[in-house]
Amino acid sequence: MSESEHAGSPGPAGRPAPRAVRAIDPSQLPKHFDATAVAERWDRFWQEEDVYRWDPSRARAETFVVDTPPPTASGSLHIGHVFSYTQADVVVRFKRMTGMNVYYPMGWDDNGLPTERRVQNYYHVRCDPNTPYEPGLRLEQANAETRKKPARLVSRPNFIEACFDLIKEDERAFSVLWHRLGLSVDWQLEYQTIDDHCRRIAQRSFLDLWNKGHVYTSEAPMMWDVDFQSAIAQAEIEDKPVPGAFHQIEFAVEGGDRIVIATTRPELLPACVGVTAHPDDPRYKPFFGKRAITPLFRAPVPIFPSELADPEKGTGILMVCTFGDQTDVQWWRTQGLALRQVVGLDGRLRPVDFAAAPYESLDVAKANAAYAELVGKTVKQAQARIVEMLRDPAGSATGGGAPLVRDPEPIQHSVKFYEKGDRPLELLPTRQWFCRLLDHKSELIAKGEEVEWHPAHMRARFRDWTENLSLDWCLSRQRYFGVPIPVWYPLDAQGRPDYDRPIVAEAEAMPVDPTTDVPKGYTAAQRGAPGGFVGDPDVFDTWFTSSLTPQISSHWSVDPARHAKLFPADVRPQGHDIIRTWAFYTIAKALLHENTVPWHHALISGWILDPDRKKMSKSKGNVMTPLPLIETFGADAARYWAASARLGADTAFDENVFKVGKRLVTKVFNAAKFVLALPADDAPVTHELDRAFVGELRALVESVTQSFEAYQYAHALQETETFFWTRFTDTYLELTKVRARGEGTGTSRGRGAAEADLASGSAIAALRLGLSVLIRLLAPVLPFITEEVWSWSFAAEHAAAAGDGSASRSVHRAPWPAPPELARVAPPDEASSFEIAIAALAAINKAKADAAVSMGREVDRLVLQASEATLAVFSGVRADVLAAARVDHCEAEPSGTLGDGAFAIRSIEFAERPAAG
RNA sequence: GGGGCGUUAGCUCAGUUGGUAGAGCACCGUGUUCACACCGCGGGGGUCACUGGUUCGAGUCCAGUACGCCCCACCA
Repeated sequence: MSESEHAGSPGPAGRPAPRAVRAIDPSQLPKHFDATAVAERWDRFWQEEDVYRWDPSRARAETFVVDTPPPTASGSLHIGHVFSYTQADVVVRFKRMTGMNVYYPMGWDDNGLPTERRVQNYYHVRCDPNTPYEPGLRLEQANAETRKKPARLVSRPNFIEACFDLIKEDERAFSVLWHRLGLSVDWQLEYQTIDDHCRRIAQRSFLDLWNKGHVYTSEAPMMWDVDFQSAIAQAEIEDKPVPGAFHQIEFAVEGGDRIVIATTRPELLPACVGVTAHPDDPRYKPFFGKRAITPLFRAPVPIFPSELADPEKGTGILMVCTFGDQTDVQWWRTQGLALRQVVGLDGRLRPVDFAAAPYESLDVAKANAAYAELVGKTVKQAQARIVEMLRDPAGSATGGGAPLVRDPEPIQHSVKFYEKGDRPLELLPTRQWFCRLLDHKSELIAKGEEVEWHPAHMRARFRDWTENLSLDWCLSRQRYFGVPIPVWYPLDAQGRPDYDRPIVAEAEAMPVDPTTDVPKGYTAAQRGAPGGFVGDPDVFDTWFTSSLTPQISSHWSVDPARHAKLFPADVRPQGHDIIRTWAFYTIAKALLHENTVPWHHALISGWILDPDRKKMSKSKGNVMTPLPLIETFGADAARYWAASARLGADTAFDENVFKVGKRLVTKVFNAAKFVLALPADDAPVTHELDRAFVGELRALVESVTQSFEAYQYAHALQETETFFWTRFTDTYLELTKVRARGEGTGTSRGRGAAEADLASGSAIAALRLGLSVLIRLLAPVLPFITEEVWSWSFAAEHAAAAGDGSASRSVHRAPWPAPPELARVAPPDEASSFEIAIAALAAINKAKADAAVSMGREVDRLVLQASEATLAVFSGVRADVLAAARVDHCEAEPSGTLGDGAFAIRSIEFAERPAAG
């Protein structure tokens, strides 16, 4: 709506000369505010006007860098996204209005397991590197029918293409939400963690770590997900309670004795390499140094003492397998035990021959026959089968009864899972790349201390995790849709890779794909040939790339000038659930690369809980999709809800808060419509009540600004909202309505027209100032309604004031309200004028309510009581109060009993009610 | 077992450095053509989880207890 300029509007007679006045014509505005209708228009305006554009030419000191979380695009849209991204956006919008040059990118974390898993499910396919590439292959979404068949095997390039196809869709869905929500990101800074730029940065990160000696490759037992067939890092492990059972199994001891071990994993019996008990346990002391014979497989294994064995658990003696758990790994290492791996990478028992080392048996034929029953079975199937076999006395190693000495005793125990996996992790020896972190614990902790965490107690989570770290970071994943590890291995004369002399790609060549690119000094023909080379087939853990988001933004290793300007970043917004991963790895990278923090502030948002205070999750089926809520209540209302919760506070979902937000939006719309329709003519703010109001406004601005500076946006919103309702619309606006319209009743009637005109101008100027300030204070939370209202009049005024056309028309680039702007208005004669006026009006309104008459009912005669001091202040605002309360005649009586600021109504006489019609 | 957070009105939550308990919603009453029924005004409603301590004074500080949530460790 354009502002209507008109001169000489009908005013009081006797006006000296027609003055130029500005006012909007409210009849041209819609009767009700429709949030959905304006959302798209303003989003387009912001994009076209480059309102959120980062200016690379401005200095670091004026720049505010946001390390935006790149959402996992393959994850489903969740109301929690609205919650946390809005909280960051509110902070960002405040910074932008204070004049900062904001760097606010949006990336999509599309590389990695979640995308692969989604592709696998969506198309019902599996990647098979041995399948030949099919150019132009178009996959269809799987239906109930095709899902019954085994998953289709597709080549690695086809699989990767399918990933790219699907993430395009997913990223569009997120993008729509972000626009709809009004996130003020600079869309020119959009990236994908799988794109060339990110791959280059990630590979150069690896190169830098390699050059500094921070990464190494080694073959060791690692947590392995048998479904995804990949190693998993400590940070991705989650404990889940699952039902299991204790099995008591009898072993023979050389020399004729017998022992009974307890285990939850009988299927690992063929992988048994030792037996151990506590050194002081009298039951087992005699056996140390002897060998035990396993049932079924008749393998002799050493019995050794270990402090780690707990006499209280099970039977006090246990079998050591390769590998049941982390302690097994420890015993295997310290005792120099054999490596008898029976679980394969696919989670099934692999073929082994007990005639050949490292396997061993006193009765090879029997052992192989027993194992033949298990081979090819999943761990779970093998467990069921072996329990049956253990019930058979034929399997006994002691020559006695069945090896299973009693029925399995069901228990509930927690087992390690990949956080996104469905089956328990296995510990399998594989070759992996690692980053040294254990050597840097104290430095990591120190960097964590350097970061300012909001809320502060989140620092403890980082410290606790870092202190308890027990493994180096496993960087490699045996997956496909990720950043390739930029390494080849030379092949010796027999064609065996030399893992001790990896060939790391050169910085200039990055990004490389070692499965197709050729290392310097070799030819393509030498791939796989003796004396040639082989590419590392693995990709990086996705965190290896996403831990570089600050460097991805700053173009580390690519553009030093830009890097210096954008790194370290100012803020990292993120959830508390990924402190141990994203925050931790990002801090680690910044430490190892440049010995610095990656950002100065970590803004940790809480979770959305369902109304029963349970965490929302897909598996519980209690997730809420955000778009319907935004359609119902409007984006501003959704943002109001998100901005009402403090950083770090887990918050129960409450639709009522959306309603309150929507109500606020409507009120802003209506109040603005009213204020801006009053004819404004640049009159000074001179009236006592107006100056008192501006004084309150100034205190509000100072307090709200302070809150925002401390990232306490929820507090700032609360204060602003309270002021808006209780100090602006319900009070100041009501108190000045009559005077602003140039009407006036009661005692103000006798004035000269010019004086009335001036008084009216003062009220209008203060109302507009109040509105302008409040709009701007609310703009970070309510970008749509504030932009709408701002456009009616203030946008043009600001542009005109700037003169050179440099001022943006957007409220989101308008200057944040500051004391100097308000200092142009002189302070009131009495600091309490505003409070006294409100108290007097409230007292009269209460008298009306008690008498059950309309607030608008005219009062013929009123006797008001208050203390002497209060009445003295009251005299300065009396005309406004009486006009607002529609009092024709008022007598003020001093009271000795009322405290300062209190009013009492001694008598009130209402005018005759005007005839209806 | 170690650590973190929380417990304030029926609900969702504020309560700065200790100084007479707050808001919104809901509820009850009431009014309302004059920016706004997506409204106004008024009202009821709390032993601040519990027990001790410090203090003239504790929702606030200290110690402990209970309950809830989360993280870590252990999980033969």
